[in-house]
Amino acid sequence: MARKTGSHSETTGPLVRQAALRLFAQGGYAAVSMRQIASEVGLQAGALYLYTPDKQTLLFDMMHEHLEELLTAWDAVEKPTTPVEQLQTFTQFHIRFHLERLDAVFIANMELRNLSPENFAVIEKLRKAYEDELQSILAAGHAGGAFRVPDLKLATLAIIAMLTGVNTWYREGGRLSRDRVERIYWNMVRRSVGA
Amino acid sequence: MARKTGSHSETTGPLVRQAALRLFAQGGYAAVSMRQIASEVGLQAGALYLYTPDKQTLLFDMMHEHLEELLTAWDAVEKPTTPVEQLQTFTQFHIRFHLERLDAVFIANMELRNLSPENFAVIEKLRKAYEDELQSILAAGHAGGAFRVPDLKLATLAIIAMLTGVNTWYREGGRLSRDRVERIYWNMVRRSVGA
DNA sequence: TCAATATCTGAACATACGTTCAGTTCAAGG
DNA sequence: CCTTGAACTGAACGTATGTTCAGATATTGA
Repeated sequence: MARKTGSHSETTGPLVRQAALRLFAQGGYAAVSMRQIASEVGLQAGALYLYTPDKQTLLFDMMHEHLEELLTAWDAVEKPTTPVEQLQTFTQFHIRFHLERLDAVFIANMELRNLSPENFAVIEKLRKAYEDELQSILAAGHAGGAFRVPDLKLATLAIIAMLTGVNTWYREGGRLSRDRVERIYWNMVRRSVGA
Repeated sequence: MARKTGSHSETTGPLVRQAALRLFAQGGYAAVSMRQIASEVGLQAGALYLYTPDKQTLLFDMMHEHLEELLTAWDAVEKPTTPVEQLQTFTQFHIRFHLERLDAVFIANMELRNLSPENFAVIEKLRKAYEDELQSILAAGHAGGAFRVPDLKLATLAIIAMLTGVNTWYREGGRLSRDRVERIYWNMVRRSVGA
């Protein structure tokens, strides 16, 4: 196996992280043992510690990388000018990005309480940063009269909850295409803010 | 301590179940030990087995009771005649019921994967039954032209995800009153289905 | 008051956990 | 070919787990 492939600050090897991701998503952080992870990669448990300092770092690194990717990806998206269009862009981006990462999203939502307090603080900050992206779109639309949003924070969280909810039921090859799901959700989101 | 207080079919003692509920919600099923639960009730671990056959049953019983209560409570609600009013009733009911049971809801959403397959099947059925309640309201409204809902199943899940999302941020004594939260959410739900 | 029954303890069982580490294997460079 | 260093094993460490159970304690009814 090859180790630390460079530029990140993560202390975790990518192959190990990938295996742990699948297993954590399936069984939960607390329920998955280092021996299970090792056997998934074809190693003995001891060898894992060449790739991660401990189990907790494994969890933190995958959440951290996920959220960094999320923010970077959103940053790279070309933004339209009007709030309504921006909200549509955000909606489609959110659904698409999250559906491509079922395991990582599941873990990021479910395993927060298994982070050490310091690690939790880091992750929470990144989550907040993403929420703020949506919130500022809603704020702009509210100020310009395009949206009717009685409470910004609440609307932000409500929309994100609704959108992330797709992950609990959508499966590739199911009844609805991803495009169609995106369109329907966009309509619901748009109407929910009165646009 | 008093044991089995009667009419339910649960095999779990209520005091033990209540303590386990708090602890499971806080730390997760897999991360909480029988000894922790026992110490919370002021017993030794062995004594717990007078109140539950095993840890798994503890988890199942609390989920099962929660969902039974949910369905019973919704059953007892007086329903208005029009779909729009019904949707409003459902929205308020859902928020109110769920906010009064933060721990139970958290567990019901997070610990599904820790149920044995047979137990999971039972719980899943009850969840589905509740979703169907909302879905039939949407169906009626769609048929009568009060709602515009391109996909019934999707809209049902989207609305429930949005509503249950309240539990992740609302806390008693926070910035918004529960009444205000209910009103804002109702407006978003109403608009999201085009009513 | 005494026996019967319900409740609970404390220790033990087998098994699993995260982590460490001395020592083996293996690939590459000189 | 031999040396060096990284990659990995396998066993061990201390601790924790869910569950069982013989025996002690408390409560109750006659």
